[in-house]
Amino acid sequence: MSNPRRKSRQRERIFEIISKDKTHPTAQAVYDILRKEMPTVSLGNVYRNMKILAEEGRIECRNFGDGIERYDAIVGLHYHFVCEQCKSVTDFPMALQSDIIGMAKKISSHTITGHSIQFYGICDKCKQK
Amino acid sequence: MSNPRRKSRQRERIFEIISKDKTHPTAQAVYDILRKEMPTVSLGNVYRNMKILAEEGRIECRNFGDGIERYDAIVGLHYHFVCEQCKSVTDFPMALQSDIIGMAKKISSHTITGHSIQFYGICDKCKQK
DNA sequence: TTACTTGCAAAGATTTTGCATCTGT
DNA sequence: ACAGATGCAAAATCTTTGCAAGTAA
Repeated sequence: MSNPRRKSRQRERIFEIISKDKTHPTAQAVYDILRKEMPTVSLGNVYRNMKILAEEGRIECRNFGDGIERYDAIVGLHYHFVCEQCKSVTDFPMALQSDIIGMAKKISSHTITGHSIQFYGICDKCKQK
Repeated sequence: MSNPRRKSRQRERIFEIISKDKTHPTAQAVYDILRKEMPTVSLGNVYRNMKILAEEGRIECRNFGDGIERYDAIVGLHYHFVCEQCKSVTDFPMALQSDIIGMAKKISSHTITGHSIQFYGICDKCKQK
């Protein structure tokens, strides 16, 4: 049995960092930021807390193809753009394609509960170079 | 400078396995199959060859959220279904959503060259249990 | 006090790489 | 013979875990 979670300054701060960060940071990136203000934090514990936050449904864990887990605050379903040059991941401001889910449910016998869309290409920053 | 690639029975066989396998196998899965007929193959070399095949554009490397790279023969753009229970990945028979790319190009200043869509849920097999 | 949290280090898991040997051309 | 391909083992990366000490309630 697990008791209700205790409040932890570290975990709350991790949640804040992920919420405010628009780059969908990796555990390492969160650790680098956190370490500046809490020099004794351990990377292992950042992983642990990010997993807990994901279990609690406060953040989401995603993977955009480079084999490294990234985290995203929950702000409703949205899509992503992945730059193939600098590997950055940003939100993509396209409206929810709800018709796609409907279409998918019609043509498949699997139970479909969600979907995700990614766009790939070269981001503005990389184009300038 | 790199010379033209030599033919390698192992690499060709790996390509064949990935082409015929509908489960989008991981390197380990390909290795397990290959080892039965070529007992001396090394996992490291399977990784090496899959990377080469991907560089040559003969297969594609994908990641469906569990942190393990999976490989897919190139058979044109198509979408995928990921079972959240058994983690299997199967092709999803939905027609290409070309209007999505057009829409995406209109609303973003990034250069968009591709997209991918995944559906999530519970597959038929898992539902039977 | 009790049980969750943390830091640290060790262990796991996946993937890459160095090197000597083998092999296709 | 030459340069790519292979097997092996070691290393590199990313992530998880055990444990003793710390801390919120």
